[in-house]
Parts: sequence; C-alpha cells; structure tokens
Amino acid sequence: MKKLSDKQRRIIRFIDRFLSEKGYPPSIRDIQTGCGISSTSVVDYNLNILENRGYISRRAEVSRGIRLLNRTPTSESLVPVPIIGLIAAGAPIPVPTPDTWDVAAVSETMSVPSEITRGREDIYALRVKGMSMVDALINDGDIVLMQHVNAVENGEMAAVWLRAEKEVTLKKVYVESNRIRLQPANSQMQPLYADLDNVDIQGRVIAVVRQVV
Amino acid sequence: MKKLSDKQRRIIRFIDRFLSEKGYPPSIRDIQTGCGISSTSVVDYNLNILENRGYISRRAEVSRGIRLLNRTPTSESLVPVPIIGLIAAGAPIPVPTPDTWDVAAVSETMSVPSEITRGREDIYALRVKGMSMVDALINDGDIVLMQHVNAVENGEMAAVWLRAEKEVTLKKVYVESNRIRLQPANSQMQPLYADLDNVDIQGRVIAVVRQVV
DNA sequence: ATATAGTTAGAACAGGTGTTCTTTATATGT
DNA sequence: ACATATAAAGAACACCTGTTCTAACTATAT
Repeated sequence: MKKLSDKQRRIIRFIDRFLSEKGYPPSIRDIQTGCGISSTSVVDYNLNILENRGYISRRAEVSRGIRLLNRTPTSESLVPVPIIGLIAAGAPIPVPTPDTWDVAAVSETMSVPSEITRGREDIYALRVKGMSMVDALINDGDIVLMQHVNAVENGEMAAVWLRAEKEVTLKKVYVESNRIRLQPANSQMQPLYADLDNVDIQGRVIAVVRQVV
Repeated sequence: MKKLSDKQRRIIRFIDRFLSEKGYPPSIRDIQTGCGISSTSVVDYNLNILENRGYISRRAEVSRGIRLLNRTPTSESLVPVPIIGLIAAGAPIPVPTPDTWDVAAVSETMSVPSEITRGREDIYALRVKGMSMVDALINDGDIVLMQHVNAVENGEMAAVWLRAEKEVTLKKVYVESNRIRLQPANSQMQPLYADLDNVDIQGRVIAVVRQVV
C-alpha cells in the first residue's frame, strides 16, 4: 500500500484535532482553510483516497459526515475496574463479592482499555505488596488484573494458593497426570511441582500494569 | 433547577445514540424525525433549553454543531499511542520521528488511559523482544511505554544505551560524582556502574503493560 | 517527445441545515 | 375568569456544504 502524502497526513491530523476540540467533525471547507488547501475539490479528492484506504469513512450528502476509522471504533472504551485489595505472600487474595464488584462502592478504581478486558465483565484488580512475586516478573506496587475463575486452562497464568505453604503465588499452571506443574513467568527459573489437593486456583491473571512515573 | 421534560430527555438520549453510532452529531432534522417531533423549530426551542441548562453546547450557524456536555469530562479518556518498534538487546531502541508520532501513519497502535500518560504528548510504545530485560522484571512480549527525553531525573527508569557493550537496558539511573549507577528494577540484584560517556539516555520509561491472556 | 496516471484549480449547482417569524395551543398562577 | 409564561406548528429564508464538471498542471514511465 502506498504511503499517504504529506497533505493527506495533514488532513487526518486536522480532522483529529478538530474533532477533539469542537466535538463535531469538520466540513470540507473547514479542512480546506485549516490545511491551507486551494480548492474544495482537492479536499474531496484526498478524502476519497483516505476513505478508500480505510483511514476515514464518509456519509455521502451528509454535512460533516466524516468519521475517523481505526481509532476508537466505539467498541474501544474505558472500563472501570475496582481495586479490591492487595496480593502478598502469606495471605490468600481477597475474594471478590457482589459488593466489591460494584465500582461505585469501592474506594479505589482504575480504568483500563476494553482492549485488555475484551468484554469480560468479572474483572478486578489487586495491588502487589512486597517482593514475593519477583519470580513472576512482578514488582512491588504493580497492579494485577484478575478474572474470578476457579479453574484455568493448561498454560494460563493463575493466582495459586498453596495450602501447605500458606502462600499465594502467580504461576503458569499445567496439570500433569497426578500433580500440578507451576511454571514461573521467568522461563529461566525452574518449575515447582505441587500435589493436586494442595493448590487452590483463586483467579486468572489477565494483565499486569506497572506505572513507573 | 427544573427537571427536563420527557421530550428533552429523549432528545439527549437520541443525540448520544446517534453520535456513538455514526460518529458525527445529528442535524436538527435528524433529531426531528428521530424523536418524532413535528417541527424543526420545536427541536430548536428545546435544544436552546438544553444548552441553557448545560446539557449540550451548540455552535450557532454550524451544521451539526452540537456536542454533549458533562459526559467524559475530558479528564478521563483513551489516548492512542503508536507502537513504533521493538526493544531488544544488541540494538538501540528506535528513535521516534515526526512520522512515527503520527498515529495515523503507524501500522500498530494501542490505547492507554490518560490516567497513565497524564497529558504527556510525546509518548510511544515498544514491544519487548527476547528475555534480556528480565532483570528489569520485563518479559518477552511486554509493552513498554516510553517518553522521548534525553535526560532524566535521578532515580527515574530509563532506556540506557551502553556504547561499549552495544546494549540497551532498562534501569533506574543515578548520577554519582563521576559515574552513573544503574539500578535494576529488581532490588534484590546488584547495581551496575558505568562511565559517564558510556551511556546514552534514550528515553524515559512511563509504564509497563503485560497482557497475559 | 508522447502517453498516462495522479493531482490541482475554479466555478457552479442542488439540496441540507440553522434560523426566524407568526400564529396557535397548552399549562400555570392569581 | 384572566393574565402570563411555556410549548408547539408551519412556513420561509439565507447560508452552509457536499458534489460535480471542466480544464489545467505535474510527475513518471515508455
């Protein structure tokens, strides 16, 4: 696919700016003056190219009927996720309740793009306390996005409660004949083997977010 | 403040639906037929009321110049970030250019909450290739959000290019008298010391995102 | 040079669109 | 009942705006 011309890139950027500043799309003549183009037909010409290449969509005969594609196609939005507690060694992770699901009832929330939650609704977040998860490449202060399930597919990362050790750990879970292999995210480290009835799956790890600054 | 009439609430809901479905605001006549209203002047009349009460804002004489207020107070929104390349051992990270800043010109983008970018504009993303960053608690496939700067404050995490070793590494940077201390994110690991003119600051790390499933 | 595709210019048309005016209807308060 | 404010109807106007047409101008390749 051919690259966009300088003018076409300028038009897209202008539409974007105009849209977020004013809240409605620009008319062709807005684009004309805003990008210093000599004729409306030139704008029309380049808009058609942009439409054919999938950058915008236009509604014929509709004034300001331009929309930017590929960018927030409405399906993309912010999903509020409740931060319901801590994840730390020595204590099982908090179990989400109908109450803590409620974004309004929880003191702390974060917003994540729906890209990440992908429509899954039963998602909550935990703040990591301490360095006990470094073998999972998770640092003190990181936020772990969890989904409340009590079984996971082989190879998925889960919050695992080890009954005997009284520890919660984040590992990839593989069920093998009569034991469970817990594989650290850091593939250079050795796996851990646990008895079937020594492990409780407490949730599935969806994502890890570390805000540095 | 008086309550909105049934018709006015219907109008607002219609504008909202129309906007998210089509990507551009409705015309007065769109609202008229969409809400089953008998005259454009009635729509105009009610829109003026809605504007006076702060529900919408209108641009006089501008077709479809309606915007919904009070919704997404601009404080929280999704910011598109271009993913401009890879970060891997043995090669410096790609330098963002005016071209790669342009979200429209880049093949891959991700959306992050403005919570994370906090208004900073010159932010880009890199995908981590390989396991060379495990000492920074960063895994193969993670995405690193960067800000293009060539100097950082003491203690900030930066992408550091080591000239002699021909390696890029992510470390907390501390300038000490005549050398630079590079502290791994994993505080259980030992710091590295480097000569002042052996290091290039290539960018500041804003956040790390690891999507597991 | 010649041909071809890509791009630009200017003008004009037809319909969309916000606005305004007058008249009538409905509600609200005294 | 009366006065007043609020709401609605319908029509008409003037400008906005997408579209289209023709002509000219580049650039590139043959």
